[in-house]
Amino acid sequence: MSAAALFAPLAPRNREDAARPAPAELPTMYSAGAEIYAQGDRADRLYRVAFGAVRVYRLLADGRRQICAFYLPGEVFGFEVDGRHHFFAEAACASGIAAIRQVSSDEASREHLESALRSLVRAQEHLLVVGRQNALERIAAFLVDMAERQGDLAQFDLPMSRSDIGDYLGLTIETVSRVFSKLRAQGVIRLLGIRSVEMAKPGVLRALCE
Amino acid sequence: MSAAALFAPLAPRNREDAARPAPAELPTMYSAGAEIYAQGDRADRLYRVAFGAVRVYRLLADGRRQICAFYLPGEVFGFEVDGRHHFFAEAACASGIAAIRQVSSDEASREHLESALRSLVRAQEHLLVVGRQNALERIAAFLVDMAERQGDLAQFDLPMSRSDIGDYLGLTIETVSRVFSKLRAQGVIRLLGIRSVEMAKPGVLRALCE
DNA sequence: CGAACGCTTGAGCAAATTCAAGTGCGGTGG
DNA sequence: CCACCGCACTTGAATTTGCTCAAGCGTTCG
Repeated sequence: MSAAALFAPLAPRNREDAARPAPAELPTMYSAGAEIYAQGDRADRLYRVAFGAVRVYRLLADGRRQICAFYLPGEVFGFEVDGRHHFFAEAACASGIAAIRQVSSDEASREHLESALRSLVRAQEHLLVVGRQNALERIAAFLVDMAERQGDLAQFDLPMSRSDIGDYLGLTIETVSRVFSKLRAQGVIRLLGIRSVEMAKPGVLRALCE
Repeated sequence: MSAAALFAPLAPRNREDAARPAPAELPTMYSAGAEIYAQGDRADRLYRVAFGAVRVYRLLADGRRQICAFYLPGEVFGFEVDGRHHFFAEAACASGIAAIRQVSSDEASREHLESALRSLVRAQEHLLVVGRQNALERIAAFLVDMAERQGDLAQFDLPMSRSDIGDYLGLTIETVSRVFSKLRAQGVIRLLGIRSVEMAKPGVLRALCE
């Protein structure tokens, strides 16, 4: 986050600026909320998160939003069908993102297939969380997932707002906040900062996900 | 469904029987509820639905179930990561399913990548329905999707039980039933049979999905 | 210092679930 | 052929979970 702050003034204001410099694997800086691509955009490349976090989402006509996935450092996103993006992608916080030219080498395309399939499994697993778990279980699953994807340490960051978490889990920000408070009151988690969490009782959290 | 009834006595009782005959593209018969593969199974092939319908799902420890996807005739499923299935697949009704040997020809693998990406888009779109729409909107979205995938005719089949629909949409069977009744009472749909629907006012249904 | 924003907390409310009957249909057996 | 049984579905009433609306808090930034 401090690195992000350093780079922030250089961040592109919008997608046009960002689309320009794509020399293979050099990360481009995006400030929090900056658009990476929009639904309907032509798609000709994949992206890899260098640092920060990306939210991929979809909207209903009245503004309701569902975040389908977060992508964290090292992860690849931006798959499309029929050459068009079907979702929006934005930086969830100040982030560095490298464009990957679509190469047709066997090795690279197999790697991309792997990434796409991993996203598919993740999305379908997430469907179970959103479709069948209650608020407490959803938050627990989210925290466990975030921890595992950041090296499975007891302490880790939440590189997104409560509103993003709500829209990812199909909850309101109020419910997210209440569940965080409840878990903190029970000593299951500690909030070191508003976006920094320590899992005090990982066993309890994991049990909640079943 | 009548064809299904004819074949039903030949259907395999379980996965072992079904796994046997896989000469390229000849469909194997599965009776309603028959398992195609289980979570954790080794995966070495894809499947294409010839007729009927397949449900792909996941379970929580206490038995709660989330159906991640239905696959209808012509559609391909069975993608895996790390050579293992991460979900269960069963016939939702009497069905014919052809195994596809994993071929490494460029053309075939690109086709499979396409199928996998289409599943990914579908799963992420479904996340929006389950995470952010109410019961009425979910059923409407489901009906519109089913109609479109069966040729977009006014009249079409629901090749699965209310319980399957509920577990797909993250609702109870009671809520599914109530919403069907409400739509019928409002003249938006007609129920020709318990599993046969006619969209009387497609515009209303589509508007509900936004 | 004040405004804005993101987050938290509380109270009342609404939507969907749970629990409980009841209905209808297909299949089986008398 | 008809009665009965089982199962899937429907309907109703009470309950609960999470949402809406509203106010308050704390930090950041101008």
